[in-house]
Amino acid sequence: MRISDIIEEFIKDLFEDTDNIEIQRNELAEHFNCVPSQINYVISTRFKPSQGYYVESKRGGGGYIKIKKINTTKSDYLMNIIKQIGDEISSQEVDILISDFLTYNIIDTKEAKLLKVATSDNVLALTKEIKDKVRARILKNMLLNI
Amino acid sequence: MRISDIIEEFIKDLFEDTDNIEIQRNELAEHFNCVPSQINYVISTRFKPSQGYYVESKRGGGGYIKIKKINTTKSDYLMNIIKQIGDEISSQEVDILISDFLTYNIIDTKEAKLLKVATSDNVLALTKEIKDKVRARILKNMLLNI
DNA sequence: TATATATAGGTCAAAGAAAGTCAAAGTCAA
DNA sequence: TTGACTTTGACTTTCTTTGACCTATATATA
Repeated sequence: MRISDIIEEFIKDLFEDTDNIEIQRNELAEHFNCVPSQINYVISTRFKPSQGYYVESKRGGGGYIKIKKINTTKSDYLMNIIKQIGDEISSQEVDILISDFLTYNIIDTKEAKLLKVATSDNVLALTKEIKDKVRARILKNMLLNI
Repeated sequence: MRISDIIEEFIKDLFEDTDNIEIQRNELAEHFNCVPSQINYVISTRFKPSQGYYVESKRGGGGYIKIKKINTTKSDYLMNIIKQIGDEISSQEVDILISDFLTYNIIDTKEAKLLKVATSDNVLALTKEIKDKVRARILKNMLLNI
């Protein structure tokens, strides 16, 4: 089996319970007894954006290579949630959803803040009868655009 | 982790509830067991004006390094707009604002979409009397969180 | 008052630590 | 046996750490 395939598998295993990993190029190369540039080869052929990965690195002392897995099921997941949200939703329910989204990296903290603000009781300041309805519409439509 | 990153974080923590901090170069260096010039390195790479900081220092007895967090033009700009938005705003007016924000790179297209969606007539679907009021509240509060 | 001394911070370049690039050489299946 | 993919390594670029030497300010002393 090719060394590139072994390294690829090794890196993919690191994603077991996270979407963000960090590696040291030289360390990895040493671990697999290959030249450091082999790591670049693996990354550039197996972790391309078109394959759902985002790579970021820094040189110099304490340098690193960070690889982020782009959640492809993200839109599927969101679609399901959107379908499940009925005609009304309370502020508490929104909070729970947002915290779930954050946990599963469906949205980032910035988006979370915007969702929260746009659906909060204080901001809407509407009567009980319509508040939860407006909130549901805002939430679902915002999620559609994330 | 790099010592520079640790020092950067330490300094940023000092800003927790103020925009003006003061440090002693030698004291800090001793605290982190590094040479004093490392502090200069951190300041010159992480606290540049382009990163929103203004630095001022004094040598000699009672010397110091003061770092001031500058309100970026972005938040100043947004603050001004927010102040100008009254109790109500129409959908057309929001459109104009959003396109201005995009022109001046105050927000990105993703944020623009969220703003637009959360304040659109269709999504709010409220009576004429309250629609523009709710829209103004949502818009202002979202802008505060961008 | 003039001078010396102690106390701070500033500068800059060399050394060190990582990662990136690119092309030559090797492998292997069609 | 050729073309696509992989391996290798020399060279490059970027960022960080370190230390020797410099400059400015305050304070004590003659």
